[in-house]
Amino acid sequence: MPELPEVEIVRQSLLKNIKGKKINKVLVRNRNLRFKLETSFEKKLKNKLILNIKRFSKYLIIELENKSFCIVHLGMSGTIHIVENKKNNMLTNTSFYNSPNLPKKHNHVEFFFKNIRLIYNDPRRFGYFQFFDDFNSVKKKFKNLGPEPFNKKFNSKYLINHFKKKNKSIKNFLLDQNFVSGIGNIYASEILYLSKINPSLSAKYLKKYQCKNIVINSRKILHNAIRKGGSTIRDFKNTKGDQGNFQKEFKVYGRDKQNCKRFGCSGTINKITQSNRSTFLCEICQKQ
DNA sequence: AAGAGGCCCTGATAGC
DNA sequence: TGCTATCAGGGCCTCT
Repeated sequence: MPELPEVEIVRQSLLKNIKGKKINKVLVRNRNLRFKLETSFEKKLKNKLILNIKRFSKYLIIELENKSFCIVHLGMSGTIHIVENKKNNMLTNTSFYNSPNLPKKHNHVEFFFKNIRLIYNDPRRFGYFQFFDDFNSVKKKFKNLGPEPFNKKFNSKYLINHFKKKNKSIKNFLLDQNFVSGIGNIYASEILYLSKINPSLSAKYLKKYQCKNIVINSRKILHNAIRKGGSTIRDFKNTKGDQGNFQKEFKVYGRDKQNCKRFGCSGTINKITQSNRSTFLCEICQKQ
């Protein structure tokens, strides 16, 4: 589900709700995630103060006291829910389970704070938590990931260099987290549409001005998506259970057989498959 | 060795 | 109604 903008929305809300708070209790209901939760997970987080919540790419980085870190990846279907109760002690209160937006199934992990419970839900179990004792181990985990689109390292020169002699299509490059990290299947289609570039084109054929457009439009689309609270296709929700709004602005994603939105273009949106993932494009606007 | 595809998993939806 | 098939926003791993 979540690409960089959706993870950023979650981060902002965690910052507001749990920064500076102490984890009173960790309750694991189901350890089966992409990586099985270690049995010592609860013990490692219990009574730790949350100093900050950062994000790199699609990863949340929860900074804990004593220079330890908890990485969270939401996979395809991971959501974080925050339930507040000012009157009752969350450690004993169970009435919050009746909150209308709170899912009943697949609540894997719960964190208890004073007056707040944080619940991690993940039906498809592609998400995971990982605990690290020091920042070096975190850096090591991320060492192969490419820069985020917002990073100044992600520029046309970088693109040209990377694309040399490569047969891989530009769409697959945008999905390759070791090349650029944070872009997923939705925003890849949107970026290439805005850049008027055919997703199937081998990246090595891209001209410098096209690379510049990809850089500019990647930033533009991701920024806009963050501003609109992310995109909700099926199950993305922010921590309060609200949907995002950027899906209303999609130009191509999910618009198979509908009219191209570009002014003066008579084309229709096509859905094609690249490396087993769907891509949406207008064959007329995106001839090359 | 780059790049495509399978696979992990559940749920929603479509078609019969 | 109830089956079966197909498809999902990610990314690791294997195979060619």
